Amino acid sequence: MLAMHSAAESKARRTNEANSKEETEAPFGLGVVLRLKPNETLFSEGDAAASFYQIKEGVIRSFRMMIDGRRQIISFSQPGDYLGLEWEGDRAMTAEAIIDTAVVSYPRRHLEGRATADVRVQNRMMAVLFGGLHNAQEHLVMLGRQTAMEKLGWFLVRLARSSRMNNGALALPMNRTDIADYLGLSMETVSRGFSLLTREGYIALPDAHQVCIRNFKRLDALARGEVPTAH
Amino acid sequence: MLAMHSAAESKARRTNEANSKEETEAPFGLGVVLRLKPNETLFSEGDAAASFYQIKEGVIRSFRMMIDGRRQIISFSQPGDYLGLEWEGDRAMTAEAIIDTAVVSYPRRHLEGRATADVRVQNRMMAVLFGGLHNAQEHLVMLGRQTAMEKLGWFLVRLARSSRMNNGALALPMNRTDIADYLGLSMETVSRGFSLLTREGYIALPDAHQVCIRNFKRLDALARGEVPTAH
DNA sequence: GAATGAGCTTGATCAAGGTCAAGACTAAGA
DNA sequence: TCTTAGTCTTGACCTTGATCAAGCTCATTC
Repeated sequence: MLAMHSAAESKARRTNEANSKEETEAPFGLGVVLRLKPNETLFSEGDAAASFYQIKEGVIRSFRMMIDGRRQIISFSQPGDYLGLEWEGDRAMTAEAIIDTAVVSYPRRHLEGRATADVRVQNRMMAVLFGGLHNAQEHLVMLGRQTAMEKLGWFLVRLARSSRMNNGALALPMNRTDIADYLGLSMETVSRGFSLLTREGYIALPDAHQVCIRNFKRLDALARGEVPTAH
Repeated sequence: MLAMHSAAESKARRTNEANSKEETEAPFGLGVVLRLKPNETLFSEGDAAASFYQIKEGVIRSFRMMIDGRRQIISFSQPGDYLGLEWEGDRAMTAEAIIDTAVVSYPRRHLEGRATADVRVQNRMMAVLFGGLHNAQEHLVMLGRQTAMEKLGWFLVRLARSSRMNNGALALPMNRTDIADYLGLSMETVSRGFSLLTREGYIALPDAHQVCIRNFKRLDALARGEVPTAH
């Protein structure tokens, strides 16, 4: 639910990793580690929300589905991100692992009691919530007002900002359908878009699950809607 | 920024209005009332965020703009809703009055100090933030995966749930362009859609700024994507 | 190493919704 | 009452991206 994707948030996350005992384990107490295989479900829409999670390793997709199967992915959560925070009531979405994933699970009430008492927990919680909101707002602009090519640029720029590079290449763990459902496009349009970006020299695709960004500046301009002739 | 639109949130808002001294004035201290004329700006993208607001009367549109003028409206805020809450840094969007509007303005630091101390303020704040997130998530699904007619249904259902009826009719204070920029459509598509909904008996439009919902159930089914032949 | 199948790419076609343009309606003011 | 300007509606046409349909690639299994 509350993935951190913006530049500011991913900075916070890195800080957090640096002194992991201080920040990651302390504020919400001790949690239980869960391991998930690809496509395994962490929780489903409608479940009672008894826990929340922090990703240790891997990637999770969180989404909502319409009765006829149309799916909107709300976030891809990466190591350090929190998800599954609910105020009251049931889960509003489903969360599934994309690759082998490890999460730390905390009981929800574990947080409620501490949040009241500890200012640091409170601030941490606020930062996560505000980060989630900020994120969602950027997502809204993208979905509502960007063209297919701009959406792809936006996606890749975010990915670049939120993940570490692996000798010049970014991992693309999610498949084309996941990307499509995140960006409000069809799978085919995503595929065609990647091909075009490759042809135009924005990126290179060593294989389907790896991207090299060849011209970040131009890609960023595309993402911001500053490239009028983006086919 | 943090409009309440869901059924749950608008219930909270009504409760709040019922005992206004207890809930509205107490939790964030005393604020200053600001009055805005139609199209007047409350704050702009990039401004330093020194205050946050609660709507007393009227309607505010909050939006983000792209460099070339494309606009995405993030929320329409109604009486009781909070907006302009930022964690740190500058405003991420612009807020303008749609009609004559009165807001109560609170200094941001006024909240920070109290939030730490007072559990009720803290809970209130959390409820607002979680409400905003929940809202944004529904907005994402709508923008990413619904057809034009479904979007209009979704909009009208929300409107019906969040506003009081005025002898059988709902006020539609925002113009067609505002609705379009909220739903990720063009003005013309909104207009055509309203005409079609009228012809098909879902709604009636006494005038351009008033709607009567003729068949709520069918409209709700449309909004949920359960009407396959929605032209 | 052939067979299978899942995911990805590409092409051809189609339709939803955008764009451009002309009118209609309404409210405000002269 | 007539004018003017802004908003809304409607029509005609066009573009973007979806859909349908083959192939292709690569990994897995026999």
